[in-house]
Order: sequence, then C-alpha cells, then structure tokens
Amino acid sequence: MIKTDVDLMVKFLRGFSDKTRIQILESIKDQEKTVSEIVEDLNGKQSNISQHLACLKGCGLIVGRQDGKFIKYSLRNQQVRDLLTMFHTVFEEVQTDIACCENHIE
Amino acid sequence: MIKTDVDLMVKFLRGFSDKTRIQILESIKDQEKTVSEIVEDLNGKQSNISQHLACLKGCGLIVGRQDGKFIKYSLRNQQVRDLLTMFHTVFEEVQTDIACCENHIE
DNA sequence: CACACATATTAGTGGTTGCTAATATGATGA
DNA sequence: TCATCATATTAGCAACCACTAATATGTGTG
Repeated sequence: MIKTDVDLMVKFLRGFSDKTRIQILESIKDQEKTVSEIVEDLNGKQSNISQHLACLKGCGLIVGRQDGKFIKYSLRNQQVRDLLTMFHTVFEEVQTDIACCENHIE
Repeated sequence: MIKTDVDLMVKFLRGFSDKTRIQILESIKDQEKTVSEIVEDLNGKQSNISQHLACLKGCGLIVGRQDGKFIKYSLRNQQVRDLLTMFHTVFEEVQTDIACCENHIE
C-alpha cells in the first residue's frame, strides 16, 4: 500500500463482500434498473435493497439518476464492470480451493 | 452471474474485505514472507495473523510452502496481483465518493 | 529424545453488520 | 393540494466475525 488510506480502501472493497450486493451489481451490470426492478430481480425486500444500494453508492460502485418517479441505478463506470469481470476470471481459476471462512475467520 | 455459485463467489471476495487481510496481501505482494515477518510488518498478534492467513489461503488468494522451520506465504498467482493493482486503480478514481458503510449498512 | 522456535488451533467475547417491519420522504398526476 | 406510487430511513434484533490469550502442533537441532 503506497499512499492510499487502507481504511478507505477496505470500505471500498467491502462493497463487494456481501451476497446481496454482488447480486445487485450483477443485476445492473448490463443495464440500469429501478429499485423495484432490482427488488423483483433478487426477490428481496425493498428496504433491504435500498440500504444496500445506498452502501454501493457510498462505496462509489454505482450511481443513481432520477427518471420520472423512478430512480435508475447503474454501475459507476466501465472500470467497475471490468473489476466484476476480473473477479469471475480469477474466481473461476481458484474456485476449487475455496472452502474457507466458514463462520469465524477459521 | 452466469453459472458460478454466488455464495462461493462471495466467500472468495470476502478475502478482500478486511483491513488486516488487505495489509497482508500488500505485504507479500512483491515477495514471499514468513508468518513472523508478516506479524512484524503489520505489528499484529501472531494468532490473529495466522487466522487471517488461513482464511486467505482458503479463499485461494495466497499459497504457503514449508521452508525449513518456516512457512513462506506469497500471492497465489499473477492474477491476484493484478486484482490488487486494479483495486488501487479503480479506488483512486472513486475515492472521493467513499464515505459509505458507516456502521450498519447505511 | 528433549528443547527451542515457528506456526496453528481453540474458546470466549465484544463490536459489526445485515435483516425485517414500520415509518418517513419525495415525486407525479388528478 | 391530495392521493398514490417509488424510494429512503429508522429502530431493534440476531447472526457473524475479528480480536486476544492460552494452548497445541509441528519442525529442526543439540
């Protein structure tokens, strides 16, 4: 770590560390969607999704724009999309080893 | 998400979602190190570091090899290194927006 | 084998975080 | 403006997870 603040970096990365958030990111990866659409996509609760969206927005991973009575969310930029793609790539190659992190750190 | 299991994916990504683990990854990014060296690097407790190492190993992000009485850890491969680099890149560009995730999801 | 050093594991605990339900805010259109 | 729909926020709770201290395993050396 050169100069960037580690704590902030971790907050950024924490955006990726939850199932619901990953699913949201995947859901809007290719097209922007309204909150309701995402809720339906994930079969989740509106308040829960809304909280995660706020988190992802705060982490700089997504952006929202008002569109009539809706708010449409999409990935912040191509880099975030690339990051998601790269996760898949590295993950594929590593998948078999992952049994880790049961409950506590382990 | 195409075919890969989301839960497993999240376990993989959770490897990146903790300050100590990020610091470990950065610490061994360019050269393999023994546990003691990492402990010293981070100014941490041996048992704690050891647990995080186990987690990172389980997540497929690092590998360890016995070397005499020591065990030396290093990043699993170039892809993981690339991922770390890419974090920095995207993070730099996004940094100002990150105030998120205070305590609860927010 | 016994001792010393390096690392791993376990148990217990406190703080963090994601969930739900209820309520509040905000925007649109009659 | 009032009613309605879309989204955000809050409070409370349960589960999770990282931390420390203590102990165990393992490896090399006398």
